[in-house]
Amino acid sequence: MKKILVILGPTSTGKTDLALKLANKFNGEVIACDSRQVYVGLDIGTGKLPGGKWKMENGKWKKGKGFWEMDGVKVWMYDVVDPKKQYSVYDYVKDAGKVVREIRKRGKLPIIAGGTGLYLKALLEGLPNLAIPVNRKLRRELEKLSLKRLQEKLQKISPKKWEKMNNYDRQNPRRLIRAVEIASVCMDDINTTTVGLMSTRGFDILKIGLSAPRQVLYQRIDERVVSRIYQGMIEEVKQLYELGLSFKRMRQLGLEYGILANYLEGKITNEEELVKILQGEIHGFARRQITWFKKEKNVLWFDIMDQNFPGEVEKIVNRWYY
RNA sequence: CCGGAGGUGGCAGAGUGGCCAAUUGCAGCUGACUGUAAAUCAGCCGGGUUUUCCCUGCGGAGGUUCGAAUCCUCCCCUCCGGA
Repeated sequence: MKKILVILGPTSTGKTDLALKLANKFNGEVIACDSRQVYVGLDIGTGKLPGGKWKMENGKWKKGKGFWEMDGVKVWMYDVVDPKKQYSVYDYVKDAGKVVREIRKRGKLPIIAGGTGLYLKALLEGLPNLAIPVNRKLRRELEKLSLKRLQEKLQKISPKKWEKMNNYDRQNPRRLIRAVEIASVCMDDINTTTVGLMSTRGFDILKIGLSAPRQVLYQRIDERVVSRIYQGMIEEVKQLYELGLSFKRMRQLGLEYGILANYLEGKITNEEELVKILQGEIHGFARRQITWFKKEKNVLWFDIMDQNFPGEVEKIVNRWYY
């Protein structure tokens, strides 16, 4: 049976750490499932090096072609695209799917680790309508419309689609735009169910979830923010700016990049405030991740506060793998 | 001790007689999410299990008033300036 190991959970629970460890033990390679680590140059802010244990300069890691190698383990899906470019689930499924196949070809265990729920879902299960491409021109037009106009538009061109949307999405311009985009390609709302590029049929997938009590999670996040600043996150962002990454784009990238853009533009004036804002935003992000992952099926959850959890995980993986 | 400013929900900070359980921001909580997902969007946020319902409530104790966070009196506390 073709095996894939998945490690998921909210930010700062140590997914990458665990993935590396298991990769060492079970002859695996890691595939990052993170919508921001795919970008070149977003290193400190996206935590490409795990745990803060390794300083960026200490040589236990290196960048390879299409992967980073840490502790002798290859981690893929880092640095696959220029941050000025828009990357999407579609790209991820395509690129990561290929990486998974290649790892398997080498006879190694693919270990997918990350916190971007949608990407993971798409990679594992596929998404309908994934084949309907982004229509930039149309989006630009639609973005000018008010919420109300967007709603009217969708109701007009595809009442069915509108009916299917829930109340929240009906108030979400971004979702409305995509709905119109889809409707404009297949008027009748045919569900063009393209299974993701990686069919999971025939795969034996083990999902390990990492969790922590809320308070602990927040504390870890808070410490990590401080440590990232210490590691030079602000300089990283400055450098990205000098290389031509606009503040506007940084804001689209969110969290540390968005907030640091505001900081560099002088919208946030002191570092203490900056730290607080960063921490608060990331708490919110972690909450959203938790909400998403709650619905994920067949996950074996582990509380990272449990001293024995790494051993437990290893045992379970061992039983599953051999 | 004198002069001045002030004490509002976890914090910040509005409100200066009824429309106030009290604007707003932050923090917190819940949820949605089928191509921007670290994005985007919705809700809750004094207590009572939901409520157009009840209770407690704007430092404390009294008072004025049909009615007070808002006015008066006394007390307690904080801050600034002068001794």
